[in-house]
Amino acid sequence: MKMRTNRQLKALETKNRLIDAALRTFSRKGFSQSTTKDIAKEAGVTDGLIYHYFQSKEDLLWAILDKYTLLHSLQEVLNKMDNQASLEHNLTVYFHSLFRSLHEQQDLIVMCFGEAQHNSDVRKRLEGVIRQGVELLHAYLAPRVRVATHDLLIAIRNIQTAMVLYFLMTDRFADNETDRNKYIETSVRQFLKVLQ
Amino acid sequence: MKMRTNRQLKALETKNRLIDAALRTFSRKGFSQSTTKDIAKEAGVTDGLIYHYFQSKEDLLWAILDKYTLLHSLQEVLNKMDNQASLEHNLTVYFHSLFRSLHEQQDLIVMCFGEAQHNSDVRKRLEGVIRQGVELLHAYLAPRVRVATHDLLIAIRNIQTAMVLYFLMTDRFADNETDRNKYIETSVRQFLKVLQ
Amino acid sequence: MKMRTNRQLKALETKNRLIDAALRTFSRKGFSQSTTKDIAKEAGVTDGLIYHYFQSKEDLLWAILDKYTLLHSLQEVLNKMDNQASLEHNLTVYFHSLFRSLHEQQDLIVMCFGEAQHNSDVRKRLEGVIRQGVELLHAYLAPRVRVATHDLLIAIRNIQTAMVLYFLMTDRFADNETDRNKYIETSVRQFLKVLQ
Amino acid sequence: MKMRTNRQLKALETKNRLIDAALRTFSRKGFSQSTTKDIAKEAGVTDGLIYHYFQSKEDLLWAILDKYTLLHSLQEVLNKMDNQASLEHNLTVYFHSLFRSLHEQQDLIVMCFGEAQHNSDVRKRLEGVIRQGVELLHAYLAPRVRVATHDLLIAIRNIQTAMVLYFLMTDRFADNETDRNKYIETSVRQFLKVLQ
DNA sequence: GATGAATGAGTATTCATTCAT
DNA sequence: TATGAATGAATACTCATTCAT
Repeated sequence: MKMRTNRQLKALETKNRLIDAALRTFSRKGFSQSTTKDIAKEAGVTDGLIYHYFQSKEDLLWAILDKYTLLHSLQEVLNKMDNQASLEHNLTVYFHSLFRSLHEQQDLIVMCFGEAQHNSDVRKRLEGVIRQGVELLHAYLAPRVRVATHDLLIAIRNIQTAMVLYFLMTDRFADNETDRNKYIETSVRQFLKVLQ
Repeated sequence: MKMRTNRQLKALETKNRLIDAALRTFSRKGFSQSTTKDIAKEAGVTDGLIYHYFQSKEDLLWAILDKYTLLHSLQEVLNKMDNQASLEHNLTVYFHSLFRSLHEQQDLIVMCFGEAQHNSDVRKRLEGVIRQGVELLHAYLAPRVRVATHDLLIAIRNIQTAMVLYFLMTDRFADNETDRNKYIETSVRQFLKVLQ
Repeated sequence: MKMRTNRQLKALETKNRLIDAALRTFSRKGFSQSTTKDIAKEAGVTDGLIYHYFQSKEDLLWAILDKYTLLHSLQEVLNKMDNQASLEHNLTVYFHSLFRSLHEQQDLIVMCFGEAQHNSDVRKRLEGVIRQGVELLHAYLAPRVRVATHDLLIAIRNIQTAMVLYFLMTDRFADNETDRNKYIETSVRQFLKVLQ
Repeated sequence: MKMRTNRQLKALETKNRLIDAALRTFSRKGFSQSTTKDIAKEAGVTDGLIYHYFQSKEDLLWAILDKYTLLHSLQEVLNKMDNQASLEHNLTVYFHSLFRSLHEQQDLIVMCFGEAQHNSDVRKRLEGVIRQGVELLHAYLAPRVRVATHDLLIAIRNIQTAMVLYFLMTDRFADNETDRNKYIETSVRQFLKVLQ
């Protein structure tokens, strides 16, 4: 019984190692330029094993998307917000954790943006995440500002997508955090103007 | 002499047909999933001819980027702006033409965003276009609003990248223009608040 | 353990079959006119398998050269020479085994001579074999004849290269062994005159 | 009429330029690795023109073999031999001009040896040349030495093929002429022993 | 569960050859 | 005579996938 469980655990670990290896590889090279050999090597297993755990290379893609979710940590950040603090302070904290989150899941983000352009399944998934991200912040802001729902949604969507693109094109290649701090500070200030 | 020119013209036309076919194919399937056979078929020529005009498949990518430029039409729109009209009106006109421009060059945009994630050459190119787009609108707005340069640049960057992402993820799949009109109207209104 | 070894043995056998098939094909058609498809077919495997065992078609060429060596059997013949017998007899025996050796490794010889003309790596290899062949016979003859080293080396080189060329151009297409016997007998007689 | 002739002359010149370019290219890369594009470029004409003068790439090979012959100059050398001089001197002169001849027609020789291994037409041609070369020297030597015909033929064949191979493998890559001079001197001395 | 040998369809690229101009 | 655009079959090599062990 114990051995059985042990074995199952080891199997699960191998499966996870494969998913993570696939994510890293897809992120680096893009889905179709990543070979199953690449992934197996990255995971430290032999070629054929992928097909013991997954039906196909594409199946690995779905497994990645099922395993990871971008928004958990952000929800937690919002839950722990200090209601005594100013909105400006809290939004700054929130966007900083958004950037942290993006950094931690850089591979996933990069892969999703790359694939979304010509893979409608990935795109729908990405759309869902964006919508949920908007709803998350909306749920927090709605009771705290006097802005019409429709306007608020668009404002949130715009600031967040702009930030994601800033991350993708600039921030992730930058060494220093000064630029990011300035960027967030300015963006928050401007966002507050919109919320007035 | 005339015959010579005629033949050369026809050759140039074929070359252009190949570039356009490649753009459409890359946009639809992504660069690495597009086969040279696909491209040749799309252009209505045989496989080998690609290599009469281009050194490699990647060479076709550069030829596309060399041929097309996103920002010409936007510059013209800004040049023709009515200085008597309100800023709100002019910005609305400008962003509408941005969307029109994105639609016209949809294939190019989609391809660039898809490739930029794991092709640093394409990414640098895309960065350049984004920067130039920001400078374009900045040159127009700087003398008309009282906002510190750094702030203005970030505001412009944010609104424009948000719009491009809205185009990529939503607008280009939508049938009706109502959503877009509303989106632009709201975004412009919020952008004006930032500029105050 | 045994099963593992069995499988590995089978794999090694396949690899060797590929090397031999490549040798036969290169010899028949020349390196660059031999297709990987030809080789795979000759080996009785599918196209792709070549690249499981070898990095490239050229890699197969090196594998051939690594596997085969022309001179082993000749060394053995020299070792077993009867010191009681006359030099003429022993040389005749030696040259006969040279021809036998050339016949046995006909494919390799033909391929090497064909490729050496425009592949400097192969040429260097062939030069090495020729030099070693000269040294082999020199080591045997030096203590047995009174000829200056330099002269002896040239005499050996000349007789042996002449024989190889006779093999390549004439002998390998001939049916009867009479011509060869006469050729060897005459050549040995003339070689002995040189050694006096 | 004159213009016609002029044009014909120019055409002949172009054809010859193509043959020479093909010889150089075949010699450098081997027949099948030489492309018609290579040859056209080397000749300074456009791709298609080859097929105005020749039926195929192989046709160019035959044109080369038809145009060039190795033995003319050697015949002349033999004709001009000084009958007062010693045999050793005359043979030395002869073999020196053999090497000069080989050098002058290096491209042709290299190409023929490379192709002969897997192209029986070329091989037959090469055999013919070797046989004629043997007969040439035999005609000169027969009345001057007392050796049985069969023996003399083999002696001549051996020394000459050995020299050709020495040229192919060593001499043509050497800078200094000292080695060659020594080689010829020694070989002649040994050859004279055979002729005794 | 894990290995890696084997498959075979697919892919970028090459190249001899043709032909309209 | 000369050009070079166009063809299309061929080729080295890749890679997702299967499967016997």
